[in-house]
Amino acid sequence: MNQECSCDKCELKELFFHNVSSREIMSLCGSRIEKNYEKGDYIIEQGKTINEFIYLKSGLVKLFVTNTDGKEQILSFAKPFDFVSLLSVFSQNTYSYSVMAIDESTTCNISIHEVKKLLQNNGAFALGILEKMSKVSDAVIHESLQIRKRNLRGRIAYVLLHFRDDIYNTDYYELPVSRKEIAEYIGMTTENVIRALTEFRKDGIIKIFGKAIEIIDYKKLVQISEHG
Amino acid sequence: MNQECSCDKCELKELFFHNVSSREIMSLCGSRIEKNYEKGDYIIEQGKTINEFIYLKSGLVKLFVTNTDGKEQILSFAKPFDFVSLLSVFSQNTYSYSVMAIDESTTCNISIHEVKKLLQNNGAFALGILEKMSKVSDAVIHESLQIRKRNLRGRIAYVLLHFRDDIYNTDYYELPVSRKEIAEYIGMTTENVIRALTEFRKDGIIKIFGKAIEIIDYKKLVQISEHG
DNA sequence: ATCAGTTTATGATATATATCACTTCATCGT
DNA sequence: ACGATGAAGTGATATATATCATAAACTGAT
Repeated sequence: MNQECSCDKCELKELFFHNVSSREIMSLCGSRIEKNYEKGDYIIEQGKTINEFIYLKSGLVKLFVTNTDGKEQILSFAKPFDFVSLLSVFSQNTYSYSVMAIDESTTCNISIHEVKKLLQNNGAFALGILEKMSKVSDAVIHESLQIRKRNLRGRIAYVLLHFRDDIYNTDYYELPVSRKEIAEYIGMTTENVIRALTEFRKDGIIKIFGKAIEIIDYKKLVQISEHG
Repeated sequence: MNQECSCDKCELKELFFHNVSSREIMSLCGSRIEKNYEKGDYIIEQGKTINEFIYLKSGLVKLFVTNTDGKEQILSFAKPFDFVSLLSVFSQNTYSYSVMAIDESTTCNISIHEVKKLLQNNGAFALGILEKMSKVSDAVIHESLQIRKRNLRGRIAYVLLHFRDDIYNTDYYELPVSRKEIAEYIGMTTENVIRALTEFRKDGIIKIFGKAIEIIDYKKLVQISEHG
């Protein structure tokens, strides 16, 4: 799992580590570990102690909570450099949600202790982290509001566009999640997710090949997302 | 509006400013302004430029977004020292939501520029802010998930308990919001909010006197909140 | 004190979504 | 190659929630 330290070239550095000197970057190397995950692997388990500051270098993950009745609620899908650690890392001792790879993924893990030490010694870095964390949680909250204000069809359209515009940037893509997971994300039943997809297919808005989706009428999808 | 600087005694200092020296506190004083708001006053208007770091010293506020169709979605109700500024202050130039006093409120406003300067020079302070911000946005996200997994009755029970347990700490209190605002918070219609309240009253779970609520059967309310 | 507008309230009905039952299809482990 | 398990798909029906209509109570402004 351990890899030679190459933080100098890390994309994350470009994003917000530009305030950290190479000397400081090097000091992080000691505790830095890269990990690989297969689709379906847990990266973070709800309830476990937080020891590391984790971020996603490549792949795709889902953040979710498991309720007392065993049902799962998906908070968001995150792509690289959207913090996997989200916010709780700085305010809690245990994770209040789980993170699972929904595609082959690689994370970079740094001792949370090391990060906190650096934060205390480097205000610019702290501000950078604050900005990044702010963006990420703002996005989660915004997404939640967006979904909440839509009906079934609007939510499905929104999700399809989310994968299209924010993740894959192409009209043809493989859904990285099951219909059930889409249901857990938008807060509706699996059956109704399937029905909505079928409707879109029958209306010629999308084509469906198992998990693969092809968006045929993008404008129509946007319209459904915006006005039901 | 301006008041003599008394940050030394500020409750906020107790919460997370304990890492800031009195000299540094004093340096914030120059740009510090206290403002008073009546119920219904805007504290922050969606779309306006962010110039200040604002926190609530006393009172009660609602955070909400106004959709293109003019409808409002309430993100959360915040009590003192739950940041009014939430997170966007560090990641955006304009507010993506509004904040309105739903009770007489007082805020303390500090130039965002000053706060950022202090963050850069004081890592411990930065970490404190990061912890606080994390808690607040985690809470907003958590609340949203809690509401989403409940049905109408569960949501209403949850809201009544929220005011009971987190805000007023008494079984008899005045709702600081209209039925319409509760609807905007839980994502249901005003009519159904009213109906659910009426049901609870008929079932002897609560008493209603206009905006005043008395919780008669706390355990039952908890049960409805947890199991519909 | 009055009018206008909003909030609370209730009922009838329409609509959206959930639930249940069942089938087919795909996937995984042995 | 096999059965077992879960995923996708569809229909019938039940249930929850929204919508529309209407009225009384309350609130603020003149």
